[in-house]
Formats: sequence, structure tokens, C-alpha cells
Amino acid sequence: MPEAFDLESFLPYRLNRAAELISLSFSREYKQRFQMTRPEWRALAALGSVGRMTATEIGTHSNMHKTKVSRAVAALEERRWLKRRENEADRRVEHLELTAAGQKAYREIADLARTYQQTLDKALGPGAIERIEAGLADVERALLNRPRKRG
Amino acid sequence: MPEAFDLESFLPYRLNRAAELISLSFSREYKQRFQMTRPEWRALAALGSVGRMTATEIGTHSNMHKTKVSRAVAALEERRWLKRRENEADRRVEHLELTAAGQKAYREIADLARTYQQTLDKALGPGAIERIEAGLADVERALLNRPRKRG
DNA sequence: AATCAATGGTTACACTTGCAACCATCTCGA
DNA sequence: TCGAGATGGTTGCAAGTGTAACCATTGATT
Repeated sequence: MPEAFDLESFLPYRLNRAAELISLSFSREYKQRFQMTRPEWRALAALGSVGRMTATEIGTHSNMHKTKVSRAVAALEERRWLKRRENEADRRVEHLELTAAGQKAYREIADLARTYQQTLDKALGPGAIERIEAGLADVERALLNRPRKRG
Repeated sequence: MPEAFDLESFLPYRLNRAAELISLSFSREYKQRFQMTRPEWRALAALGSVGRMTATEIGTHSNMHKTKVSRAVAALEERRWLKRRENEADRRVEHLELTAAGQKAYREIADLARTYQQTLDKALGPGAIERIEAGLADVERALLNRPRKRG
């Protein structure tokens, strides 16, 4: 039986290290410029690209805990970047959509993101990002296919 | 100029989503079984695989903030899984090493990790993990080569 | 030797987070 | 129509986190 264990090739560790690094590197770009947290940026991005959504949908889409979504949405609303519309058929649900100001902010940060990714793309060479993302999709699929591990 | 921005293919987002998912999935395995936080597991793993290290070295090795390392080390010490040895040449430095109990715990969790990765490996097919990790290494290299982005 | 900057490590504080508990509303079945 | 459970969303609380400030020690400069 193999006694050795190399942290350096343990996927959860490697994935987290890379994610923290890239996340920090990109968030530096918008945090100071837009005074926005990462959950807020995620919610904004989801709404900006998909359009009208509910809080639960945002959570599913971007894999965020519902309390995180709740707080991010409250912050965006506070800034008048988003407004809530009630659903007449089901009054528990709130449809969320960006205001004009919210859409403007979204476009600006999306620009930043696009530029960021282009720079990275150039540094990594053609097709590299797509290959990485395909790998990540496989991992997510593998993990979500066995959602609970006998709790 | 391209107006579209697809969050779904934005690397920082994708990387983070996958990392959070896998991290959650694995930490469920050891959190309840060993009552250990992620920084503690990382420090334990670093010490277990490398051997004697200082706190700063652990931080560099596993990309953890020094306060995180400090607290993780304190927790491991509290459990008697680690002991500090002073350096006579430089009395600021503390060399850290696992106790027998710490090594035992390390072996057990390393086993868990190895099993986890094998399961994943089987689900993903041969070579998949290696390819993903190679991609991640490229990303890290690209990001670390331009460490500061004009603050 | 005295001073000042750099380094290893810890800690106080404010902020973020997840869990659990909660409120409101809806659905289903008796 | 009444209740039990499910669902959308919010909040209190305890735990985790980074920033900045700190202490101790070392190294370089004078």
C-alpha cells in the first residue's frame, strides 16, 4: 500500500490555492474601484448576464449560500443598483432586476473582467483557458453526481 | 467591440466555484471525523509531508496568511499534535514538528485524502487530474510572474 | 555601542461567513 | 378548511478571517 501522500498533487488543495490566487488578483481590480465585495459582484454578474432572477436562482447559478445572496442583494438594493419586483402568483418570491445604474456598473465591471481574461489568455496561450474550464466542468459534474456522501 | 460577457466562462469565477465545491465535499469528510478546520489540516499536511518547518515556511508552502498559520499552529499545539523547538541561532524563529500523535493523525487524514482522490480519479478517467493540475500550475505561474498590478 | 529598518510571530478589532432558527407564504391531504 | 410540511427569504449568533498594530529579535549602518 502506498504510504506517500503529496499535498502538492492533491486536487482540492491545488484547486483552492489557484482559486484564491486568481480571485485575489482580480478582486484587487474592482474592490477599490467599485467598493464591492465578491458576493455582490457575483450577484451583479448573474443578474446582468441572465436578466431577471430570484434570489434562489442566483444562489443556484453561482453556487452561493442563500444568506450570502440575501446580503449581497440587500447591499445592491441599498445602492439602487437593483430593485425587487413582487410575484403576484407566489408572494414569497421576489424577482430581482438591475436598475439603469446597476446595468451601467455591470457593463463597466464586465469590461474589466473581459480585459482581465484576455490578458490571462495571452499569457497562457491559445485554448489553454478552455481546456482548464473543461476540466473544471468534469470535476463539478463528478461531484454533483453523487451529491450526498451518507451524512 | 464585443458586448457580451459570459460569467460562465470567466476563469476566476469558474475556478472559485469548482474549488468551493470540492473543498466543501472533502472537508465534510474530515471535519466531523477529526474536528479540524481547513487551515489546521493544511498545516498538518505540510508538516507531515515536509517534516520540520517554520510558520513562515508553512505559509509560503500552502499559501496561507501568517495569522491563519499562527492560529492553526496554536490549535494543533493545544491538541498536542505539534511541538515548537526554538532555534538557537535566531531566537525569533520557531521550528515546528509533529508529535507522535500528530503523525498518527496525519497518516489517517492522508489516507482519507488518498482515497478521496482515487475515487475522483476513477470518476474522471485516466490522466484527467494531472491535466487539470498542469493547467492550474500554468495559471499560478502566469499570475505570480506579474506579482503587482500597479496599485 | 546606538540606532533604524527588516523579519518572525502574535493579537485586537472589525468585517464576513455559515448554521440554525425564524417569519411568511404556499401546497397537499384529510 | 384546517393543519403539517415544504419553500423563499431574513436574521441572531458564534466562529473564521484580514488588516493593522504590536512585541521581540536580528542585521546593517554609523
